[in-house]
Amino acid sequence: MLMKTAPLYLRSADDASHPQARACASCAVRKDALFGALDAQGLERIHAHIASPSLQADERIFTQGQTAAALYTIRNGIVRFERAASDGARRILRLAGRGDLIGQEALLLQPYNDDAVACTPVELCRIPQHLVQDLAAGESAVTRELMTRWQHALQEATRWADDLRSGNARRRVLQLLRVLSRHPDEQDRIWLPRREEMADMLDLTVETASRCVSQLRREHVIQTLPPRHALLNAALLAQAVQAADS
Amino acid sequence: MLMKTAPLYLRSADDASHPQARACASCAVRKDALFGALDAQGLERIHAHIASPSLQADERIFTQGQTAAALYTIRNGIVRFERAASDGARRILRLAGRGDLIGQEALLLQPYNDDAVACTPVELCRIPQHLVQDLAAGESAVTRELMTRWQHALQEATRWADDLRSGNARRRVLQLLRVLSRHPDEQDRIWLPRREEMADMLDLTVETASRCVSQLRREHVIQTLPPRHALLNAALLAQAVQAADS
DNA sequence: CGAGCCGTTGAGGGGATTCAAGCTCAGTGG
DNA sequence: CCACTGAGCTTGAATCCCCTCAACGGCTCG
Repeated sequence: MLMKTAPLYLRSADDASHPQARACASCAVRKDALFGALDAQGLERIHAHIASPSLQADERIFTQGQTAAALYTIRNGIVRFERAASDGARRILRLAGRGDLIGQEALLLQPYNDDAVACTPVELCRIPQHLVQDLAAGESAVTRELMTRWQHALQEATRWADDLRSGNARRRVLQLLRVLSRHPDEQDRIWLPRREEMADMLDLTVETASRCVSQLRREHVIQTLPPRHALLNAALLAQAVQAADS
Repeated sequence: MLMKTAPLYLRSADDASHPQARACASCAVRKDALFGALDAQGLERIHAHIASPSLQADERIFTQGQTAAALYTIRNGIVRFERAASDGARRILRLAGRGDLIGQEALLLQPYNDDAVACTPVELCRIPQHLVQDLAAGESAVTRELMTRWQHALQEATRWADDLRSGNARRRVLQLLRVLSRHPDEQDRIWLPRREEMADMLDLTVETASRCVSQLRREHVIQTLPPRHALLNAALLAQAVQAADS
């Protein structure tokens, strides 16, 4: 692509027409960040809309469930994603650091999935959602579908850590049954993993998994139908899940 | 958009010019799947390259580290993502079911991150990587960067479940230190979370987290520098991590 | 200097693991 | 037809790791 002027990042900072252009051009993480691939013309179009907020430790960037208006690149510092369990306990689901993009769900017009909170003093680059949509205006429907699926995979992976790797054995088995109940077969039976598979999903031993399933069978929450199938009592399951993490 | 012929999915199955076109047009999950948004012309371009493999339970779809040549939509059945720990233990990281897209890393020319194995009999739609790249040919560099970051977030979330939510308390704390060591400050110190934060990351109690940190301090793996900072002995840390999960 | 937060350490109890044995069930071959 | 086998599931008993409850010390800050 031919450019009439030198790329913005090659100009000296003080030629730039807009104050934020200087900030963007001299940004230490620009080459690693979302807009690293953008040329000078692209950068010119966006810098007026970008802000560079700084936060102190324990300040919140966004909140779970909030309508997502912007995504952020982390220029410096560490951010944690957390979520409040129904019993009030907090679960920290992952960290993000310099160069990472957070709040991508904004692009899909979804609410934020978790709280994002600064662990250390943090410097951000705030990118309004509409800006990326404009830049990606030429994108095909397939591209958008792809992003939606990527986000879905991310949510599932997060849910796995949150639901199946937290709490005691009984709670984990119950949560697994809840996940499996979303994939019923034609006769409304669920696929019930081998005890060894359950163990590897929940980070338990085979014996503990077996003991939990047996207990739930005695409570009529589940009825096992060998081989590797089962019927769930949805009401009792919901009740047991509720009781287990409150 | 004007179309010269009726949309493919409205024609009766036997007018379709290519056998796979019938399969695609009548696919039960088409409206939920990646190419659901595609019009008749798009579908015409791709169906010749799509295959619909069926697998039995415990057959493998792809393998961790393999060069990713294709991505897959799950038309039926349940698929597990798993990974072998260095001690030979298996960790199941998440499940995917009907309508889910798996192996997206293929689009970014990355190797597959985990093994994907059929849990039940599975029907897939195999989409060669080059096909999506062609369809998304008009995509901007920013779009590609976005996908890369989405994949990065997915990997981090998966790693979190794998490393920080598995094994005993000592192993989890060591893995956390390993993660934190990737975000050093200017003086090569790491940010060391409060014990309460560590507990919420690792699903432990404050006391257990404190005991582990104290123990590692006695072993000279870590030197705490209040407030909330520390120096790591990289060699001892690597050795301790190695010992903890072998 | 007392209050409160944070980290540490101890003692006791409980839940998960470990080790072991017995069970069901499908497949095999006498 | 039925003993034999092996894989998977279940249950018991002992052990161990982590949790719970508690007390205490260092530190900051009003």
